Amino acid sequence: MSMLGMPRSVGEIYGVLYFSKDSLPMDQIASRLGISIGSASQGLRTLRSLKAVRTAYVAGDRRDHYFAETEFRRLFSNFIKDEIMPHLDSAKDRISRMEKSLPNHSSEEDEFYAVRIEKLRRLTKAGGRLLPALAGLLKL
Amino acid sequence: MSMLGMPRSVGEIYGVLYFSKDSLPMDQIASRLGISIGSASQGLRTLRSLKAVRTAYVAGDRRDHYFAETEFRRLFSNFIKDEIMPHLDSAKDRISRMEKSLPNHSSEEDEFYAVRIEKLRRLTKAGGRLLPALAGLLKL
DNA sequence: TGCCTATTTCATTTTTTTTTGAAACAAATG
DNA sequence: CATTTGTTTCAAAAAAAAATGAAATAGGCA
Repeated sequence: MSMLGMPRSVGEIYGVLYFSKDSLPMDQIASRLGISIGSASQGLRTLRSLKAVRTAYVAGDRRDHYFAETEFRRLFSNFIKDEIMPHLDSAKDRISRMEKSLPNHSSEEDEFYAVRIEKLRRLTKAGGRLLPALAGLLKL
Repeated sequence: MSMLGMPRSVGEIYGVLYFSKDSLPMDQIASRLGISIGSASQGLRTLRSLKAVRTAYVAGDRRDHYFAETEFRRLFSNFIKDEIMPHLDSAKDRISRMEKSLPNHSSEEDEFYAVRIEKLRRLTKAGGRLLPALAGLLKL
């Protein structure tokens, strides 16, 4: 998780749920990890937004019960779609703006910048094609 | 860069070099970015270790002159090899240890843990195959 | 509706990370 | 070989990120 820029506690929460047979209410997650319920609440929100955990209804208990999404392929493709692609999209915009701001009296210097900018464009393009396709290759 | 867990300044240094026609000595990088030379020194060490920058010899100047590695495919494959794969390798060890620590009187509960552990093993295996192959797919 | 419990929010505190700046070190030059 | 210049290291300061805990909110249930 920390490789993905998430706080350690988020990884720990996922870990507890991943290895839990039954779904767990927030207060149990918090007490198992020795963290505050505030922290657990925030961590679970993060995990929900990644669709890495979901809630189950448990009869006779009005607490939300959480369980881990364990299909890594799905987690992965969500992550790419929601966390990576938006960055790539905004990068494309920035690259276009760079290109526009280039003076167009083509000197040797301008040419240098044009090439570097083009390289960035190719990178974002390749990323945009490759990353979404990646989840499909992930045969577990 | 911050997506890769690197400090902002490291990204900025790379940025300056990426868009610099000539290679630059450390003090110029630092003054352009308004950071201390200590910070620049550390950032450049990080970038060197990623092979994202290299030094050039400039006649009559004993300062090191830095320039950016601009072949993203190479950067990418270095990053996977040096930063990701070691994590995957240590993950494999941890998974093996988990498996060993499972009580082997196969109850229904043990079975659950065994399946979850196996899923992790598959994930690391797939990652180990897929990630290094990825750089090859990156046709820019 | 009003109460009770679960959850979220958010200002504050704590912890971690990054930057700084000065001292140590290195290395070329006269 | 002493001096000057460039670089690294590292303790301390600053900044950023995360966790806490209490107050606010929500939402079910009688």
